[in-house]
Parts: sequence; structure tokens; C-alpha cells
Amino acid sequence: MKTLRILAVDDHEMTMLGYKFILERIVFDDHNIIVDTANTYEGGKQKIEESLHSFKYDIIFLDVQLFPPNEEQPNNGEDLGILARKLVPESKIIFMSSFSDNYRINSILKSVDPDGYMVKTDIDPKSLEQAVKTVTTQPPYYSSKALGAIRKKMSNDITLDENDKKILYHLSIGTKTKDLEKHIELSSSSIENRKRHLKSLFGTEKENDLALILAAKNRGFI
Amino acid sequence: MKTLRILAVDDHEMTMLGYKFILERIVFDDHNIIVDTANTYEGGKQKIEESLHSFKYDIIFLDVQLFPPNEEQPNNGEDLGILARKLVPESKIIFMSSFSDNYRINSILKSVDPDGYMVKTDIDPKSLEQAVKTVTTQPPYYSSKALGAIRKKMSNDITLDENDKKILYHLSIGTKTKDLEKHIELSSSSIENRKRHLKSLFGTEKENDLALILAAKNRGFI
DNA sequence: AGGTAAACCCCAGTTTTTTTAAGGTAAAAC
DNA sequence: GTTTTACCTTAAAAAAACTGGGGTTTACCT
Repeated sequence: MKTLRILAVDDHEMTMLGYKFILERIVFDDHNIIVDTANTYEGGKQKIEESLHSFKYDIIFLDVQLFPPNEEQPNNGEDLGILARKLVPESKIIFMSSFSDNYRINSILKSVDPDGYMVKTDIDPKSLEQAVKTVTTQPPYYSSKALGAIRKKMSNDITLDENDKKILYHLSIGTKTKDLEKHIELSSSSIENRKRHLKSLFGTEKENDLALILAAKNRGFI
Repeated sequence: MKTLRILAVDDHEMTMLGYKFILERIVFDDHNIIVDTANTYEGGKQKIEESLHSFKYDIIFLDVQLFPPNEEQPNNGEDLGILARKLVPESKIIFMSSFSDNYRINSILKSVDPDGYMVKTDIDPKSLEQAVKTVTTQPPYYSSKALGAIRKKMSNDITLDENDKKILYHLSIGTKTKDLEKHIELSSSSIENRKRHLKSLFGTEKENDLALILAAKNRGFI
């Protein structure tokens, strides 16, 4: 009887209890599943560091958003993922996130390259079980909505560089064109040029910014 | 009792019989599964065209390689996929292929954006069943090895243009540098520059071409 | 070992693309 | 009704990519 150790980090106490309840009831070969939990960045970090000197977690579930969006917290789930990768590279990391937007998914897939990514609305006992099993045998596991987003990106032949992506992202969250230069290392006319270029790429010439971000969203870039 | 109609196209008669045998035995809600088969591009095309006037196929399984690699055939599974998309856009298309190399996977994901992609070594009764169910309810379905390839691509931030990809691809199939100009619309010195640039991108400066294509393979580009 | 072809490297000139600044117009916001 | 913002044009500067011409090194063949 092997023991499969899981750490789940989510800021909502209740949902985490749900995960723990479901995960520990998974029947998986001759494995005994034990779930630890934490509900802050610091708490998760501590659990991982403690584990270094004893057992190590086989799977770490991480909520991307460890704090309410309005609170300006320095560290989120993504940072904890990066830290975990460094401390315990052999642990499988599965991200959970409520948004299925491509910008964040892409950012996470690049920065930590997790062994799994689940959009929260896809999470249920069945998918959690599937995730645990897939990730331990042949990662990665991506939940249905995540796969949909990934599919959009893969079926796309438009390639954008970092500046283009930043422009799209900032526009999508409501940043005004005139304020873009504060976030992107380019002159205002360059940004305008790129915006024009982007609109032609996405077939929204002579339309407004909303049409552009809508098109970019449809194609899976935001 | 609904009827789920499946068309499977593969040039190996025997493997196709296997698919038919397994697919028709899948228990899926109150569905009755019927599998038609074809073993050539022409045969598949004909079946699809016939279906236009009666029922339509719910799922079409397509072997990417419909002919032995040495035979110079004009049409392969990819072409049949493009045709099928045009004739019956509502049919789900699942590609099967023996190679898991990214170059081909990417090409197919872009040209037809199939609802499923299965690497042949991943195919077994269980995965076939999973593919049928996933594709009918919430596509896409990608088999384990395909997901591995997709993961590699998603997790890296190197963006290459068409010429770079062509150079990598041709180098990987053994094309000599001096012959590259026949396949790519660039001068020989441009190709050399790009090769140098590629080697620096992949961290294989001052190494030979083998190191470059190995690195590119590892990162999921070939 | 000698000879040859391919791979590789470097440079200088050219073309192409990107960036930048400056100035103007039309629409929207206040 | 004035100010702000978005958008466009132009021209010049800078950066990046391409090209043709050198050359040297490496690999392979007999």
C-alpha cells in the first residue's frame, strides 16, 4: 500500500474541504491518499518547505487566485507554483483557476509548465479523480475548458510577440491607449502602429478597440 | 435509441477491422454505433459524398498516412480531412497518426483543426472509447502522447516564423544545408544567418546541426 | 595522406521593417 | 464649448534582415 500525498492550496476554506473530501475518497490501485491543505500563499509555502525534510508531496493543487482580486497582494498561486517547482521539481503541479482566459493560461503554462490545468467550472469528483490518475501516470491533464482554450491557440497561425500580447491584454482590461506607454516600452506612435497592425491581422481594420479584443478573444489570445 | 455513425479510414485493412470491432462494441448511453470503413483517399471521399444525401457521419476517424511513405500519392489523410470539413462541417474529425512529431501535429491542428488527435501507440479500446465520448460531448480529445507534444509547444516562448520552421524541418529530415535554398525562398547566407540565430535561440551556439535539431525536438518544434 | 565538398564564419552594402517624433483631424468626455 | 482622447499621416532615424562575396575549418572519400 503506497501513500499518495497531496497538498491543496485555495483561499476558500469551504471549497478546499470539498477537494479534501473528494480526493481522499478516490480509489486508485493500492494507493492510500492523504490530503494536506493551506489557504494562503504563506501557508502553502510553509507546508512545502516542511515537506522537504520528511515526505514530499506527489501532487500539489494550486488555486491561481489566492486572494480577492481587489486586494493588492504580492504573491499569488502562480508564484507559489514557481517556488514549488524549484523546491520540489518532482512534485506534480496542477493549477486551478476560475478564469479560462487564454492570456492567463498561456502565462501559467509558460512560467511553471504545470502537469495539469483545471478550469474551476470543470472541477467535479470525476474530473478530480481523472486529474490525479492522469497526472501520476502520464501527465499532463487539462480539463475540458482548458483544452478548448489550448485548441484555439494551437489552431492559430497568427504569431504575436510579447509587446503585441501586452497591448491586447492591457486593452482588454480597460487600459486606455494613452496609458499603454506606461506599461510597454515603446513610443506612443509605435503602439499606435502595432494596434493598427493587430487590427489588420485580426480583420478588424477601421473598427474600434472593442472589435479588436473581441476578435482576439475568439481566436484565443486573451 | 439514437444511432451514432462513424467512418474510419485507414490503409491497413487489419487495423481498421480492429477499430470497427472495438468501436461497435462501445456502450454509450442509449446509442447504437455503426462503423463504416474505407482504406483509400478515394474510398473515404466516396463514402462521405454518399452520406451527404442520406445520413451524415457523426465522427470520422482518419489515418494521416493513407499510403506507404515511399509512394508518391497526391492526397493523404490531411487532405481528406480538409475535404470532410468542407462537405460536412458538423461531423467530428479525429486524426490518427503514427508519428507524434510536432511539425506534423501542428500542421494538422492548423489546417483542419480536428476535434481529436490520437497518436497510434496511444490507441487501445479504452482510449478509443474515451475519444468517441469526449468528442461527442465536449471536444477536443487529444491522446496522451499528443497532449505531451502540445504541452511542449504551449510551454515555450520561442516564436519561429515559417522560414525558421522550414529550416528546422528540412534539417531534421536530413536535407543538407546547401540544398536548403531549393526549398526555402532565401539566399544561402540568409539561411546560414537564420541557422546561427536558431542555434543561439536554442542555446546550441557553436554546436553542429544535430545539437540544434535535438534541442528543437525537445522543445517540441519538430 | 591528399583532395573535395560541405559546413561554417565574417564583412560590407543593400533592402526591409520597426521605431520615433511631429503635426493634424474627428470624435468623445467633461 | 473646451479639453481630452483616439486615430491618422508623414518623414526621418534606427534596427533588423537579406545578399553576395570573400574566406577557413571540418568531414568524408578514395
